[in-house]
Amino acid sequence: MAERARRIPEATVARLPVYLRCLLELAEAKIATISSERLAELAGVNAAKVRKDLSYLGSYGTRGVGYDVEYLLFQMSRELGLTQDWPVVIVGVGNLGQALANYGGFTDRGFPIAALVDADRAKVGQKVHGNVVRHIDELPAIAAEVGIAIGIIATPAGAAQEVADRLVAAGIASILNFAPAVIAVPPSTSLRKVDLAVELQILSFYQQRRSGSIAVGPERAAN
Amino acid sequence: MAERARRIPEATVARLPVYLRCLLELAEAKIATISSERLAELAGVNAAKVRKDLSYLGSYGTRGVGYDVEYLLFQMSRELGLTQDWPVVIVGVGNLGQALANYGGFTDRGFPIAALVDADRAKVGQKVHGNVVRHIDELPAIAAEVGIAIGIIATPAGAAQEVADRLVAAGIASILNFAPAVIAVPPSTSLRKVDLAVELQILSFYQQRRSGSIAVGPERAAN
DNA sequence: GGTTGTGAACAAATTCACAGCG
DNA sequence: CGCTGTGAATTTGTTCACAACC
Repeated sequence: MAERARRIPEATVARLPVYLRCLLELAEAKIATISSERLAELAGVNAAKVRKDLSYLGSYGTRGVGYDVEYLLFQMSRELGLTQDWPVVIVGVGNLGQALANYGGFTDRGFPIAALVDADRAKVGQKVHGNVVRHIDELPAIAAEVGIAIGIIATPAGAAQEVADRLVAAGIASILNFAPAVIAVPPSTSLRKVDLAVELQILSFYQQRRSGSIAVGPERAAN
Repeated sequence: MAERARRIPEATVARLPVYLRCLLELAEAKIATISSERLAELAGVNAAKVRKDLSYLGSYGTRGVGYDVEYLLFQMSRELGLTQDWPVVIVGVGNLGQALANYGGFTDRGFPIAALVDADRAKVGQKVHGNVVRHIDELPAIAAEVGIAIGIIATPAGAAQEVADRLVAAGIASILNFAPAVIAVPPSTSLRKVDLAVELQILSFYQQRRSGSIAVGPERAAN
């Protein structure tokens, strides 16, 4: 069968990392084979969705049996680009930036923190989790030097757009924005955002519906 | 007309907080009126979407003019349940939990941190940003005492499901999960998640596509 | 004139249901 | 028989385009 021109839907891409984590757990538990039904349970979705999602990667299952955990792990890692490291720069060494830097989980998972930068010269030279904080003006040099793939914005909202511009200018094509601000990037740049206040306010909406007036709508839970 | 069978779509609910923030900025800048076009620009979406989204709240605009910033702010705050405080408990006082506790932005925005709890008795009694850490066994008492609305899980993955169960058991109906784990909750509980590793892996996927992987076909991914 | 509010058209995502294969 | 892979049906979300209204 010829290779297809696989365009993987965005919604599917967003779920692959979840499947990946489940598969890692299964592999660790020495489970060799998994059905879509069981994987769906672990991932908190339904089985048809799992099968559709996995089918975008290729036909890696065996009818009547399920998916080989190790093989699927390999294919999925490859698809997600996790067979190589993607060095990360964290911009903004405040509370959040430091917490992110101290959180070990990055480096282990293929996202080594290659640099920390801040605009505040008082913070430059400080050491956080083994990384010396450098000034943001050095960004282009740092990016070129270590081949930064991903920039994490952990600054106050007011600085976020300018930081994004500087990341883009430094040739960094993937940005994860923690600042509570909408930022614009060119279409060639990937942008994801994590917004605390937004999440809490969404919860607030449903909380109110629930505790508020009469008839409450059905509600979604599981991931 | 008899008021409404307004079922606000999930996708819209997720955008309302973004509009809200834009409106707050406009109000601060003493701008009295805003068109859907301009608001769309600020929110990073398109104008038709803004109008559709706002129309679920009611007909609060004026044709030929736009939306009154203050009035829309009020209506939206009400809809989002932000006219009251929703006390929050943070479970897990590690790096992330502490960073969240120290991050001032919560309390100001109507989500006061009413309690910090941890399973580690060595941490109990510690003070973080003015809050004394209490033991997680006290959760039911704390929840009842201060009327906790939202639980934030900032524990390691392994503990997340048990913590979720305990939050639910304590009557907390909204959960924000930072742990890198899928958790199940009853359908009456609202669950949102923030997953660092997932976000990075999504970026990795597109990054890899962009850096033109050698394999498969002469195909260019659009953005 | 300008801008909203909304049906209708379109697109994306989800779910169903079952043929096809091990 | 059991489970995958996938067309078809359905649901959800987005965008268009324009009548209605200020």
